[in-house]
Amino acid sequence: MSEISVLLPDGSSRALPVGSSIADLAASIGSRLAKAAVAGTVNGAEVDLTVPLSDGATVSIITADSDAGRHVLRHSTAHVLAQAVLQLFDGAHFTIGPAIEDGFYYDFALPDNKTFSDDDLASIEKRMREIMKANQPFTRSEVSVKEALAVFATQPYKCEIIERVTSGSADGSDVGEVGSADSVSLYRNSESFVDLCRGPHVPSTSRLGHFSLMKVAGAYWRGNEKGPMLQRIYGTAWESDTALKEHLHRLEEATKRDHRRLANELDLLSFPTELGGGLAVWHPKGAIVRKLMEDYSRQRHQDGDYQFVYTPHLANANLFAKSGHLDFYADGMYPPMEMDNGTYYMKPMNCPMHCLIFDSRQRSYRELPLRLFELGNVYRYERAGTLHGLLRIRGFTQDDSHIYCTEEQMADEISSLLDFIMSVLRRFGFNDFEFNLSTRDPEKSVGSDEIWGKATEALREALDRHGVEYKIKEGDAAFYGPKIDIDVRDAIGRKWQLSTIQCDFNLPERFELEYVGSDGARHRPIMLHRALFGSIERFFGVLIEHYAGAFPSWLSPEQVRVLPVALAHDEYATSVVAQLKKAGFRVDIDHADEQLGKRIRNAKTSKVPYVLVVGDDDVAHQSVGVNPRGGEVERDVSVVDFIARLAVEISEGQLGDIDVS
RNA sequence: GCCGGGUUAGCUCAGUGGUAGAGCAACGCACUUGUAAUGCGUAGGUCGUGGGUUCAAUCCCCACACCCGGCUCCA
Repeated sequence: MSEISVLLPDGSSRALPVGSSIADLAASIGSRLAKAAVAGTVNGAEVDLTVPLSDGATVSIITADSDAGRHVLRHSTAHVLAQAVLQLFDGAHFTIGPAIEDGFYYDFALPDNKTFSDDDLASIEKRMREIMKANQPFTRSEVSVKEALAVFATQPYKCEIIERVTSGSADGSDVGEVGSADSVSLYRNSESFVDLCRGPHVPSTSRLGHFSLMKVAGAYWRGNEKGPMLQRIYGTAWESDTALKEHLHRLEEATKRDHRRLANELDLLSFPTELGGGLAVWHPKGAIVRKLMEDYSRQRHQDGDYQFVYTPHLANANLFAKSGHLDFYADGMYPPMEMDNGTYYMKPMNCPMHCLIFDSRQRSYRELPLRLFELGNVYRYERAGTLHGLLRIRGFTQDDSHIYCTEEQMADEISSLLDFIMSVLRRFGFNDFEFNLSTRDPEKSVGSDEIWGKATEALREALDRHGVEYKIKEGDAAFYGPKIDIDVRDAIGRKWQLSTIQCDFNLPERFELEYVGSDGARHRPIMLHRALFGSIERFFGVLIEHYAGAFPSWLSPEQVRVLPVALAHDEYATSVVAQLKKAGFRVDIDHADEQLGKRIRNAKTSKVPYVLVVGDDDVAHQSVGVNPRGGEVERDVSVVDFIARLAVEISEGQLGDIDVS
């Protein structure tokens, strides 16, 4: 047989000479495809382009501009990074270097715990480009464990990986490096550089080059904070210079949206050093937005048959001992205050207090589901290195509710919660949701398997009934029960975890909560913890980034700014302001003591939704010139019309019908 | 908490072993302008805090606080 036949993804088959590789296949189809090909799949398994094909194989070609192709490029670039570092830093040990979203990293241990500087990054990148120019092949081989250990005799981390794989204690990251336990696969670029790897890789280093080293950071070996600290170099790599530039541009755009920067520029809030880390003060403009968020949340909860409660910021330690939080999170709580009559803690959560409200009198099944809601201020001593603007903060406000219900009500309640959450989030411009179901971590949890099983099933049932797709996060649950987390995508496609629904059979047990059923007997309720915003602070931070600081007019601290063209128009401008204020708008005037252009610019950089310019014509016609944020200037709009239009825009933003799907 | 980098005027940032500078903002004066930066002038800083080295420290060293990029953690 001088020919083989392979099956392509479109169902067609193609004849090739015996011994042909995927590269040959690509070339036989077209020169552009051959140029774009970086790897392939044979019968579903990813392989190098150079692998000879067998008769009857199902083959597809992985091109550089696909997710799988970029993954190959990035992983191959990581190998080049490792080679450059080993060449430039005598005695460096290399560990693992996977492809990640948008790029890759590689972890190293330098002799004497040395670290990389920014200058080092520049020289490493230069060396990498030399290696790419040298057109080194990626040559795969499979060797025995013994041979592999000999190859990496001077590389302790590589030996550790090989040994772990062969002893059967490998985890996912190891398999990514090596493959299987029977033999060890290696990729060699040159006499002096070889790395453990499962592959596939590009055929040669010259196929790489659209990359940039981004930053150096510390990282623990195998993610273990008790283990050695390695030096991680992050890079990004793409299929073309255009794609690389676009990525760098996206990063710049994301930086412009940084909520910490915008919160400062727009005078929304600040983190005074004098307060201590992770604690914010809200300035008047930020407070306006916050209040509107809270008002909207309260209105929706009122409509949703929630009952509002208030609880104190402090509690006796006994309460948190009873709830179990002290056992699990004492390190994450502000330190205890010793008082004459006991030990007190700042509250890190509201649930135990809501349980006390439930327990304050006898409850009937007729009251269930009982939904207690509070914008509750909590304090958590987040570790110093973890603080991040509003997204990770030590004092914050949860839009927290605890719902007490019967086992039978649980799935319905969760299901309607999913609707409620999406409906509220849509009002803030989020339309793209992802669901995650987090299951028990046996090491960090309380309660019986039976209870956990029931709770997890209830969440799963609600998700299934809703017909939404969801991912399972194994072992990611809270200590008291499984949860559904809801992620949203923002205006530029970034993912944020916001809402959570947590199922809890344990706190009712610990607090011995009961209700009297229709049968006259006492029963234990089930408790659902849920938050929509998560924390007001965090949600506000995400909103700033989502809107890039340009809040929709219903949320804008300043909705309208009126600019008189000249001093002579000041009186008229003032009357326009008065009319707008009377209509309930948040409006300011910027008097004519600067050039109009300058004042327009100021209003634009403050991201005010509407700038109204008033001059001679407007005085004559009782009109305004409307300059909307991101739109075209419209002259000679009557004040009455403008008020009517803005009123519609704002009321639709606040109260309009909400499309829940 | 760990690794690395940082902290200079309200903001963004230069800079130096001999106690500091720009742009914007603020304030004043002139200009009175029809849609994204008018001109001139004034004022503003014990250079994060506390120690140390030095004749002399904003600069070098140490500690602490806070911030940034990651890691780890996240009820």
